[in-house]
Amino acid sequence: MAESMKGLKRTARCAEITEEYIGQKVTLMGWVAAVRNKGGIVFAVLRDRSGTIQIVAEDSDPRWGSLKTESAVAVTGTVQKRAGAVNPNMKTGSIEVIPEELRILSVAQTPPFEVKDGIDTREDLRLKYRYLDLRRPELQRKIIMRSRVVQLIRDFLSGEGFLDIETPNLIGSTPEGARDYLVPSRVHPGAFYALPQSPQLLKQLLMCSGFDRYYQIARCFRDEDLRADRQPEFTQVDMELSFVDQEDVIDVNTRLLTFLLEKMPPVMRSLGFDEELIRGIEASAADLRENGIGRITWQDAMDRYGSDKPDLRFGMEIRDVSETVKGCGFGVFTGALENGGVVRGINAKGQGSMPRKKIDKLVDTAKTYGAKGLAYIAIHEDGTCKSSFAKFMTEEEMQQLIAAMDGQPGDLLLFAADRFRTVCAALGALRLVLGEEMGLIDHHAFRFVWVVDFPLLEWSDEENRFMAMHHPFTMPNEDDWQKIDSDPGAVRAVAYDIVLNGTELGGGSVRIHMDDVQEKMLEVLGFSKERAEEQFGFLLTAFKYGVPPHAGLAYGLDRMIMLFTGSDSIRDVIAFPKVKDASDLMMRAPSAVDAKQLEELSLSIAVKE
RNA sequence: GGCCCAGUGGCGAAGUUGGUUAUCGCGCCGCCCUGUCACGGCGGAGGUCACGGGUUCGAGUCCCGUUUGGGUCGCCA
Repeated sequence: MAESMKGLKRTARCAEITEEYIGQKVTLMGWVAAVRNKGGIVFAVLRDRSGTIQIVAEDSDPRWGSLKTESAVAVTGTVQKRAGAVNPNMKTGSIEVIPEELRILSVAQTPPFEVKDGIDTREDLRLKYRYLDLRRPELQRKIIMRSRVVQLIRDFLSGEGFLDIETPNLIGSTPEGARDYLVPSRVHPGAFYALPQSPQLLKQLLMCSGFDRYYQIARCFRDEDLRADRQPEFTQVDMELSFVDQEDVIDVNTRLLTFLLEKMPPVMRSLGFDEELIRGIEASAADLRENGIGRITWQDAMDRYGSDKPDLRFGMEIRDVSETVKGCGFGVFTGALENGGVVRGINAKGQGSMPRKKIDKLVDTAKTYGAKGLAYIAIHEDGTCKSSFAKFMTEEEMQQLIAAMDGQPGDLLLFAADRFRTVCAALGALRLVLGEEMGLIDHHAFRFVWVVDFPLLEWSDEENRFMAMHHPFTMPNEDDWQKIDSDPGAVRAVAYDIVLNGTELGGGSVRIHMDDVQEKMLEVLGFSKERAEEQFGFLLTAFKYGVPPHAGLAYGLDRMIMLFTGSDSIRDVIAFPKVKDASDLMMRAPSAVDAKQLEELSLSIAVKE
């Protein structure tokens, strides 16, 4: 059935053949993408990772007419100018190969779905046969692009003096933060390694060792629920620098991103990406080259966009109307204010005639983010209003509120009154929903922003204590540090995120290098001396031997590639992704293991009901 | 853990207020076709309607449960 390729050597990939090859003999190897048997003449399409080329078999091997698609074959033949019509949609559309020899290296069964672009096959089936799905050109180019981008990142960072240093994947567990994946130790019964959530502590130690500028394309593991942009294992572009401050990190990373955006378009073009997407990247590259990347403080981002990862592709900013409605007759507003909350709104321009049903859906959206409801004013074209709360307010109060929101005839004003965080979450989410529905988002635009001045701490109702917003080694803002006891929540951190189109691409911080500040920080976080010593002792000790001031940043590579390739999910840019419940549909992992393996690990299983 | 969406030949879909033999496109198989490229023509095979239970004279359709995926909230220092 399967034939040997003995004596044959591939001379080029399919789509690398150009008109310059006309008259030359080539040997191509790839997969049968299509067979069009016209009777006396057979047109076959051969595909490999470069693309496709047409083979025209006439008075040749009779097997050409009955080739099974997706079979792996080798073809030796001569390149010629097309005898028939040129196909302008094909890179090799002006040439074809007249075969002399066909070797069927491996016959394919009929695949469970058609291996071509534009299919709408359920993702679970595609994931079960991921190796076939990955043959499809649209996935091939994404995976290839990922490799190219990684290479560009390495080129840039290497040129900037960064060293690529690997850190271990079997490390100690630190319960702070995300859940760890644990690996049992055979030689230490009852003891476990953890897989790293990030190389954070190790890269800080590398700074202590003097490696100055480090980077790593690091696999990270977090045992948390999945999302379209979250996988249990994912890849970070991780970096750390010594003797630097925030400005140095932002500078080198702004240049890195500019470099990527400038270098990507020709690569993407040769891989056949959507031209509009490429133009968007080119426009963004020009913008970054000229203007750099803008900045917004965390507070500003929350106030104006209701999010610490604002999507700047459109406006519709949130406005605070707490002052305006103070003392009005609407109890929901005044009640929220009395409890220390805020009243804020967004103006959906031109949506004043939105049907009640749609408004109700917006209310439901707000509720999923913890808001108890949503108040609205629909301003009709004739200037009259329909409002859910007009009866509680005087006409004058209504007019003041509308004026505060810059409400014009035809607008829809939506208000949330609650705690600051809840109002931000609800209006931030509504803004995104409305921006999408109203067609305000340019899907080919790339809008970067640095979000700076994050809070150092975040109150956790669940833990009933302050938690580190970034991590416990984040440098507090010097100007705020004296408030660490009186008003810990008001202390800002020297932490920053890079945000693209409403997605957090990466984040980092300046790290604490003074042991007194670090000790105080751990104390505020509720670590006893003993527990701090137990978990981070090696780091705290290292800091006693001459730690340099250092800072760093880590990108989510998968998300970056997702956005750059115009994908909706990081599953599209990961060769073998896992599904929502963190299992692998192809390998059927995770799975039970032999009793013998468990015994070696001194483990027994007690499944909870 | 909560909420929402989906599951109908290999793939994608249609299937009306519950009513005859479950329809269409792609793919697959056979025959024909010497310039096709979303090839075309003729013919054919292929279905536990995700699974289990219930309501009913009768269920792809209604109800309950389960399951497999997707989205999302919580979670993700």
